[in-house]
Amino acid sequence: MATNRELVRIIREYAELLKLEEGSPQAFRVRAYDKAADALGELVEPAAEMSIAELVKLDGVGKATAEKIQEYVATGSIAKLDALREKYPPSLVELTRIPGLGPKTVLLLRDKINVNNVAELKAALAKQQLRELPGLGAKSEAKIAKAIDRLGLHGKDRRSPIINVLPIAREVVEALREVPGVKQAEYAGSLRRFSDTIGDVDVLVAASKPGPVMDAFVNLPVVARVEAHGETKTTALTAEGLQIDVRVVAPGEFGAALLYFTGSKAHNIELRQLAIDQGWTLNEYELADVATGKSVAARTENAIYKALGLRFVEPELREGVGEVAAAAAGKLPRLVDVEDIRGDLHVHSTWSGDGRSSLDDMVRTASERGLEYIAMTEHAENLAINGLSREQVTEEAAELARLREAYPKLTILQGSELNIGPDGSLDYDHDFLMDFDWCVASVHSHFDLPQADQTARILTAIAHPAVNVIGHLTGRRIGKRPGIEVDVDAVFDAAAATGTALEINCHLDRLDVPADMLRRARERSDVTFVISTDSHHVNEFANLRWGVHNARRGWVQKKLVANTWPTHRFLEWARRKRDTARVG
DNA sequence: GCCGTTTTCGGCCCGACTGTTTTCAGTCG
Repeated sequence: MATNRELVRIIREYAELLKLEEGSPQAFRVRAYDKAADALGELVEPAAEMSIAELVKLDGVGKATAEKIQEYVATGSIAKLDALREKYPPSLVELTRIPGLGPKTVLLLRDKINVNNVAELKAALAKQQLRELPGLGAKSEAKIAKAIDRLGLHGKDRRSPIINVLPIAREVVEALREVPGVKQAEYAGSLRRFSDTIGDVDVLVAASKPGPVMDAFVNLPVVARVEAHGETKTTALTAEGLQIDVRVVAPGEFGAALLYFTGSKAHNIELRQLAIDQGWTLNEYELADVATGKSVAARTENAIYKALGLRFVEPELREGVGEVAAAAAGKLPRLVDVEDIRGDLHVHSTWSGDGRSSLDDMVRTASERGLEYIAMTEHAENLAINGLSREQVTEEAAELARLREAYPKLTILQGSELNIGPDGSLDYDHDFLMDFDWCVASVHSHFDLPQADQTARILTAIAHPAVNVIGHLTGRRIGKRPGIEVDVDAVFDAAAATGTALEINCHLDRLDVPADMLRRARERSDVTFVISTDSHHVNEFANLRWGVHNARRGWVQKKLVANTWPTHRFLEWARRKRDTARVG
């Protein structure tokens, strides 16, 4: 039975391929399928069990989508989707991820100069062939070349953005847990460490009999092609070309296997060295005494860490960057946890042009999720179409007053997500800004400025007394758009000096501030962070955990995350910067 | 493709900006 998640993935793929077919990402047919996928994503009951009549009652789902859903449920494929896949192979689709290359240009490249993948595009760039094409010039060539380089696209050994991989991995793990005889199933590898991009997915299963697991896996709908099908290990590819390895181990060896396949390689090497120091050996089956051959630990990761004299190291920390020494010294950071979070400080509603849930729904959902405080941060006036005029800000204030009465236990701040201009300037004016309870300032344009200019504009925004936090610092979209180049140490210094926080944005395709940048601040305790969902829909509050994972990967301590603080403490801190400026 | 209805088509959110070209494609939220 196809899950909703699987159907969402299929419909999204269809929409993605339609962009090429229609020649525009904005084509109404593309948007219609995207909207249908949204509707399925928000559905609680299984769409696979619904009739056509029931499906078309969903907002955004019509006859064509409903029939495609039923076709997929009945046959495991959609004829029109298969035809599109044939016409536009993944290597061609990948080209549309490069900023500056839309569907029209990609098809132009294919038809005029026979560019079908990243490798051929690179060759064409080297030969300066793009500038000969209509609508493209030397600047476009330079921009595209730089984007390819910074996105790490190489053609063959490409890695997939975590947002594409995580739903598939969860689908596989959940399905395998249902197989009779399976004791445990987890994904391991860089995905478990919560890396931004994933090479391939490693799934580990504890079961006494591997056969049924292997059979169940190759029959999963997500599996498009089986590369190798052995007794305890199977390798398969999805339709998008993502490799998934499933290994079955004995339940008594699950911990050792999970540890081994979670890595990182550098982390494992350090652990093995510690084992050797004790006269032991550590491999994917067990931690064992070399002399006697007797097993020391194998069933759980924790037992192995304990035997090695270490505290348990959370998967997000296992990068070989000092976590083993810290674990030995008992000096691992007290990382932030999902349960620690009390407020959400970056939330949109339909008042913003791109919001998809009403203000009432967003506030109600925040309350139902047990949040103690939220900041409604609609887009500001400089963002064409999406932003609120001053009059609208005043109108929303009245709505918020009404909601405060309806939800007395929830502290609701009126905020704004301001746009940081190329020179660091912000929306509205000084006095108007000072009247907000909470301001997020974010870069939404001019992603290509040199590093010095990017750093300067961020520092200018930080210096403004009304700016409480810098939103999604780099502006990156993982696998799609490189972030701005910015001197992150200078940003940390300025943030610390002014009492301005840095947001850790929870969207899976942002995860911004990136973990490697966060790690640069791990020795300092003067920088404050907030973990925000940047929700545009009620369902996106649940993205919180992704931001928390990313914060943990960046060694961010709970005590430095302002939205773990109790309401009174948080409010006091949030007011301080404005108040200081007023007095000064 | 979906929706709504004054029901069978017209509207769907779109203005600013860049690069390139002189009318348009792509990008941003």
